[in-house]
Amino acid sequence: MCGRYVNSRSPEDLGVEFDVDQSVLSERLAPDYNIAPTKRIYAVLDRPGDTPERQLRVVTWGLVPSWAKDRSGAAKLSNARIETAAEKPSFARAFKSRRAVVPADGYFEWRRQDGGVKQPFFLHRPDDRALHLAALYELWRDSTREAGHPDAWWWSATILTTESTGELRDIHDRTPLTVRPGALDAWLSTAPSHPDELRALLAPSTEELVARPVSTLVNSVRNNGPHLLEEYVEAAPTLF
DNA sequence: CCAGACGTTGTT
DNA sequence: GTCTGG
DNA sequence: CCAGACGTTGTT
DNA sequence: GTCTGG
Repeated sequence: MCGRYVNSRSPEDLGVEFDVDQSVLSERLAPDYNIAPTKRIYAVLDRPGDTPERQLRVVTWGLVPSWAKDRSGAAKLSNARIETAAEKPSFARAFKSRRAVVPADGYFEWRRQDGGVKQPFFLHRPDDRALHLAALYELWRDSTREAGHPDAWWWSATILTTESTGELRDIHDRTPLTVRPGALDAWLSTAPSHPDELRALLAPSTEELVARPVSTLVNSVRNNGPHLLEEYVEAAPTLF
């Protein structure tokens, strides 16, 4: 699945990479090597209109459906299964017309070893180019804010997952989906299409990734920095 | 009809 | 065990 | 995803 | 908002 990831890229670099028309940034996010659900993240999306506009935005990780009474359940909706997203009440409307891409350097998975020890891995492209994670976004009206207030609307997103493929299945059986090269416009389109056609635009990220073991320092969200990506090999047992 | 839920993951 | 916070 | 809290009272 | 259960 995808419960912790990395983005070190600047909004300027992301604007170029995704050819956005406008960056609508409530804040500038620093490079983050330990992004967890409920944190602020960058998302690329198309806003509907006469001429749809591609935007880079800051949203919160954990989708809040428009009909939610409050946003307390958001942390649970950090992932959505592609197998069911089109039908689930929480995701159906977003899947129809509010698709997005979340840029990532890579993400972390934990493999449970025999004996209960959990070994974290960093999964990334061999060439370290950005992952274009397939996502959905939603807008929730915060009724405690007056209309026109900058925070009157809460923007949130969820990352789509599917079954892992290839050797990386050994680490984890679920993996985030990425938008296939050349499929960005179709994926971000606000026009509804058949779920099967949309699914064909995506690929399991495990198809293009490699993994390296890292330190359990990443387990705590209080830790951050590029050192979390360094390969960590357990010290060889000392013989007496 | 109204009331109430609406999610994923991992683990057992 | 289960929920919340990051 | 993992880590950390999980409670009330009264006093500072 | 939309579906399920009663």
